[in-house]
Amino acid sequence: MARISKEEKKIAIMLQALKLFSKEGFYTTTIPDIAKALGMSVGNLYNYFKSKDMLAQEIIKYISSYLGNELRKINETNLTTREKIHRIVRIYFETAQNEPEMIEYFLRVYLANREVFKEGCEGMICVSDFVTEIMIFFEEGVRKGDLRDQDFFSAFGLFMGYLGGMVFLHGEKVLPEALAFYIDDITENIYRALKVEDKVHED
Amino acid sequence: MARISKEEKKIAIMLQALKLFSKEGFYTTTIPDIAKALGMSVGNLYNYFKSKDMLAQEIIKYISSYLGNELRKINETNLTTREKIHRIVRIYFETAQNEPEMIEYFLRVYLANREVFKEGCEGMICVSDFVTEIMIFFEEGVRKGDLRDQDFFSAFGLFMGYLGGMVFLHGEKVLPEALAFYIDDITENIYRALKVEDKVHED
Amino acid sequence: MARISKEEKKIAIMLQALKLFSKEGFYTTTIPDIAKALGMSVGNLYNYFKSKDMLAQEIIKYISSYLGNELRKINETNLTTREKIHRIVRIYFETAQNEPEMIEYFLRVYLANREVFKEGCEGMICVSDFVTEIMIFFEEGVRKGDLRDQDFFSAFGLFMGYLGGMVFLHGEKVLPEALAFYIDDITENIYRALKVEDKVHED
Amino acid sequence: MARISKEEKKIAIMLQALKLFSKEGFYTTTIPDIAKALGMSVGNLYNYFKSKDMLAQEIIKYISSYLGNELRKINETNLTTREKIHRIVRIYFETAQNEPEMIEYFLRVYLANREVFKEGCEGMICVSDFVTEIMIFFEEGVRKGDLRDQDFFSAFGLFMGYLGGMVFLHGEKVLPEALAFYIDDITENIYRALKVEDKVHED
DNA sequence: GATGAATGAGCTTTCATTCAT
DNA sequence: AATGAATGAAAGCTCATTCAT
Repeated sequence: MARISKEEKKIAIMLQALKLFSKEGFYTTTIPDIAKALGMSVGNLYNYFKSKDMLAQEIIKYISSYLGNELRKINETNLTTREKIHRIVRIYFETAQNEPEMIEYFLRVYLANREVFKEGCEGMICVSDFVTEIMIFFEEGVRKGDLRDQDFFSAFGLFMGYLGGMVFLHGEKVLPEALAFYIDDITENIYRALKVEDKVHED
Repeated sequence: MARISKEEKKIAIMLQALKLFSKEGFYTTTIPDIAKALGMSVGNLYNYFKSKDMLAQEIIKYISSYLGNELRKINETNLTTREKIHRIVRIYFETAQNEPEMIEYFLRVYLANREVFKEGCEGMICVSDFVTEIMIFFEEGVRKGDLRDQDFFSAFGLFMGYLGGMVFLHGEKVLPEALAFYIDDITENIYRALKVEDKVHED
Repeated sequence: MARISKEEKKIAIMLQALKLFSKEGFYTTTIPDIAKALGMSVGNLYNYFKSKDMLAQEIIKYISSYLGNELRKINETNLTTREKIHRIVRIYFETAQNEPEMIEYFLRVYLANREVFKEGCEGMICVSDFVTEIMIFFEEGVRKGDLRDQDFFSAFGLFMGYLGGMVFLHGEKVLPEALAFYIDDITENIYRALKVEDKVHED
Repeated sequence: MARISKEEKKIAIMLQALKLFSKEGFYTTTIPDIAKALGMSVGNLYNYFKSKDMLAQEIIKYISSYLGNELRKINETNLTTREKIHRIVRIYFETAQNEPEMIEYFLRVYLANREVFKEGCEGMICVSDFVTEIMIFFEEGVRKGDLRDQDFFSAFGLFMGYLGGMVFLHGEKVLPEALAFYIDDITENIYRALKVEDKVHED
């Protein structure tokens, strides 16, 4: 018997839609597609989400919350800044490898189809859980004297653009190696980019 | 007199479509929208491009060729590697600032709607002009002993992901400053990430 | 109450489309035409048939089944071969007179627009119910010693070509008399053409 | 240099259109298709025929004239009625085998798409050359005492329906043999159907 | 005679959403 | 909660025909 709660069903719908949106694209996935994949009726789906756009918005919030939570765990450790970067890169790539739909959704649905998120996700409010944790990581690195105190967005853009770019290349099957292969190189590159000056001279 | 050639008209169509696709999205821009913006008939548009997808593909080739050409000019100078990075970042951001549709198209149409480019733009063949120049820049930096000889994609992902990420944030109106403001910071970050080890110690 | 079942509605659509296709032609009848004649929406029509071609194919199967059934009744009687021919000619002409759309559809839609039936009605599979009964009639006539044992297609072509030709002339309003007028002549002609040699001399 | 006359060019266009219409269907063949196949421009084609429908009508007249001429030659011989039937069947099947487009056009374009010929080919005026010769053949057969004096259309329908039906089956690749194989059988069937009673008893 | 770019109405098909049951 | 038939606006695309050159 064990009835499924309305909240659980919402999540089940979101996960299925996430899978389809990220794989087939937002506009090329239809509501009937989603309903059929879930074995439920179109009409009933509308009992849970009042439009296709709203469904898309709830999904990005869900992803942001999920990833933010992973980052929070890292932020709460006592690891060095460099090790934290390593962990973040790893968590991001592992997610991209094992549950590619999350990162793909972020890159290909959320970032690309702004009209869908225009009303309801203004600014970064639908991804704030995630951004906040990156911000915390960065500020702590600065406070501990490990990272240069530069403009947050210069650092954030580096971090997320870099990781996003790699996952994109991976999705394009353009990378000759698995994502895991690049973790060390990328950690190194990010760390070098953000860390405080080396004590001695500099070109 | 001075009639417009068929090739010139094709380009005029591409530029208009580029504008609309990048601003409104590929699926939310209709062929009638494009035709109306050009003051021409829907049917005639199909005398120039045999489908909406083909139009989209020709546009990305056009952009890649345009940006590749700008990069080639930089590659052909005698500037130092660091100065070249600075120029590349600047050219990219200037383009994003002055002709934002090109970069937006790249990020939001080409990267996001893979189904549109699946047949005809396999791999990176529709953006090869651009990628090739980045590759040339990188390899020359390595050859001159300025850049570490790491995996090309680790470097490419950093470069393009970073710049793309910043432009995205700019497009989201999330950046507190104009793009130009970040040029120096970003040049610095990229250079630090890619350059060879400092002669002395290093963590 | 007494709701109409989905299957019944499919048939209602087919009958209406049959009427329009046969009267106005396949390409000159539009889906909106059919929907309007049925008082339903265009979109809903596509809930029953997934394309215009599929609709056309289901109609020919329906006709073949209907006519095949009529022929089966004749084949199951104990009438003489000659009487059977008479009945078949009569049933065909009566159908052409009272429900002309069926025969017209056969002649003008199915036989003429092969591209529509190319995929899905290969060979004669969409008209097999009908062809099978003609075959049965012919083979029994041979077995009983009434008809010459000639190539099936020579006989089939005579039968169907003749009847089709007459209905065509009738449709063209070229015949000075009603179809019924010709039943006896035609029966006689067919019978003479197919029956076994007369016992005595021969031209 | 030998310039081509306007009339010759009209015929060249008709022959090419005939080929395409009969093979691809009237509605599925476009004017640009025809122009391209002829290596001429769309606009120029309209200098020869003022509409697609008019082109189609001129073609059927051309075919009717061509076939009528063949029949006239047969009618002018001194052959027996039976031999004439044999010749007519043969000429028809040979045409269907060697220049299938003519017969196919007759069956699939002219007979099927009445709306195209409604205005301009009322009744049988566009095929009168051909029909007239059949009529002459039949009346002479009657006059010579070879054929029963039955309604003309009963005889005409048999003749043309039968031959048309066989060619159709041939076009469908349903016939196990080449058309020539059936000439004798069919001649026999037609002759038996139409000839005067055998002197002695009868069924 | 010849060209082919241009028109624009109209086609088939799709799909988010609603609502009677 | 659940169903899925029904809606209808709108999409991409086609094509007979025209006309300036």
